Amino acid sequence: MDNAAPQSPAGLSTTPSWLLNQSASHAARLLSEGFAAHDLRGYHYRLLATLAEDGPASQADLGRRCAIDRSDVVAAINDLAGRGLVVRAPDPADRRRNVISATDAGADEARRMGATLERVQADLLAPLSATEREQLTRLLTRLLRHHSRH
Amino acid sequence: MDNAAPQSPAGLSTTPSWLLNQSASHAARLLSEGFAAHDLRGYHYRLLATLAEDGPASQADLGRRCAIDRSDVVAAINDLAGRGLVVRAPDPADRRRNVISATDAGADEARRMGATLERVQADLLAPLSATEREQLTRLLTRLLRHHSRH
DNA sequence: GACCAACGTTGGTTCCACCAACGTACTGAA
DNA sequence: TTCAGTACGTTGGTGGAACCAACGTTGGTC
Repeated sequence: MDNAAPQSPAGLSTTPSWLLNQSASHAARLLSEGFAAHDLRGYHYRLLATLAEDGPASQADLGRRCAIDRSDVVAAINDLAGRGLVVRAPDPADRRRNVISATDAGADEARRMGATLERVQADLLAPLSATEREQLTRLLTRLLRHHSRH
Repeated sequence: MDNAAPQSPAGLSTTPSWLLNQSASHAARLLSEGFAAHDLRGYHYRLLATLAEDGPASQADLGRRCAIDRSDVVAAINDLAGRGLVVRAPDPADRRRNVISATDAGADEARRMGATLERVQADLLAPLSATEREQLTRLLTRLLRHHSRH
């Protein structure tokens, strides 16, 4: 990744898992570069965006929705709370839970990061036409849906 | 990833970079589980397969072809050499270089891991028809090719 | 009231990707 | 031919992402 690939590994380059890996790796790099301007990382965005869109939720619930381990949610929410982007409050209805809510600043940051995400998205999909993008989205969605339940 | 996803994050679930990330993550998990039976990891397979298919190469060259940093190639080749799957020899034509070659045992292992890879591949792409698999491969290849030179 | 499940939290581990710096060796231009 | 620049292998880091085990607390159930 430190320079242009001269050629791909012979048989590997047609392997879907290789292509997926490389594409995702590339996307992650672009995304991480973009998010760096906000001094936040992928986990933070997933959580913040989910909170901003779907409203307050418990940490366990956030973890399930964002596909982030409970223990990692703790750390990420700590970061976000430390910046005042999010508030952690005990759930009066269930004293095991914390209710996490995005603050106004958090919602703003979510919007800004969303814009960054869109820009990166456009960058990533530049070589594909609109219908091709939709094709890709559809295929990957099918893949995920098949594997994510059972 | 530790249980079935109840629902995906609202707006995120249509984002190509999210889909790519999740799909690749899933593929990587399957692959890593498969490779664990060989007591080897992704880096090892990339290198071993490239050596077995394309013949001996220098470490820097391997790194470029497999998209692995030079410093990580060192460690992985150390592992492989320690198991007798690969041989490291000084290049008489350029004393900076090492020529890495797969041993017979290495070629065997590459074949076995290749079989594991195919199995995982089939598993991963189970929900897709043959033409859809080809579509996906084509789209991802286009994506990579566009981003990998300049 | 006992049992099991879920929650938040702590403190790990592994893999992957990447970077800086060093000494050695090659290469090309002055 | 010397010298600057580059490539190579190697060491020793960094950080993010994903994951796991265990604990005390709390809720629901039998």
